Amino acid sequence: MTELNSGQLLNLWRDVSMALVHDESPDLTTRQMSVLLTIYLDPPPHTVRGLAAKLHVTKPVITRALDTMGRMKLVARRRDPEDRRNVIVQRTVDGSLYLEKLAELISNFSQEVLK
Amino acid sequence: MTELNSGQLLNLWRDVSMALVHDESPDLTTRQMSVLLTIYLDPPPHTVRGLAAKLHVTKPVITRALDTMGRMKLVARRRDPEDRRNVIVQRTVDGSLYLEKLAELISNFSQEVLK
DNA sequence: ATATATCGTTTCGTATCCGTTATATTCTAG
DNA sequence: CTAGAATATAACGGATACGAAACGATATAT
Repeated sequence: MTELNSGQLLNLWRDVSMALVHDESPDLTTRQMSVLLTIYLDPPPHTVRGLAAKLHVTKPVITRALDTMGRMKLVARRRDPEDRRNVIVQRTVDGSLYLEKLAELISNFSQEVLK
Repeated sequence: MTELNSGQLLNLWRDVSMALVHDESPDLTTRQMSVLLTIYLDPPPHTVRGLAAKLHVTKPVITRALDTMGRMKLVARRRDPEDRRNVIVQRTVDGSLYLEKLAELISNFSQEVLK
């Protein structure tokens, strides 16, 4: 992957977007994708408050994103035993797999776009 | 931009997603983004039927995407004079600008991710 | 202990979106 | 010129998202 120009980058973005649309799982909103990626890329622990602050969105956005992605098994919730007001967001096997596939998708398309 | 690994690609995806969320304009759905990019990256002419076929979605999805993005001035519609059943989708200045900024966004973040 | 602050969720009203199906318009074949 | 096909859109019903505000539960401070 060397030196993708603007056109190639946009092509890449489209290819990946299209792939996400065609995937059987309902596509995540941009907000949800941001939340999911942050949970998996940034070091834990993750709280609702913390995620909302980091992503500059309101707390209900996080709660609802966790609801949706929890149903999809992409993340899990657990109460913080230290401070029971907090919710600790946890990664899951399915979530890791999902992002692994996403990375592979992007990677493959970035190769392809160069041809 | 050389050799982005999986983690870096995902970081890039998150950064751009976050930027899109924070942008004042309401964020497009993944479907809408696919449509918009196809209109600007593939050679014209573009019709509703053609876009639906190319993206493997139903025609109403395209119609509605054009409604929304038309309101946002990102695309324009015009009847095909040759065959008045067809709608020709046209690019706009605002749309070009939007994608130019998106490309720049992706490009900048791809630099940053390497640091 | 009691008031206050913090945290996550719920609720409310609004605005989309999606897929399916039905419809109006336009073209084409016979 | 009329029956049928093709095109885009509208209408319907269900699902979901959003922001703002209100709410319970828990912790903290005085």
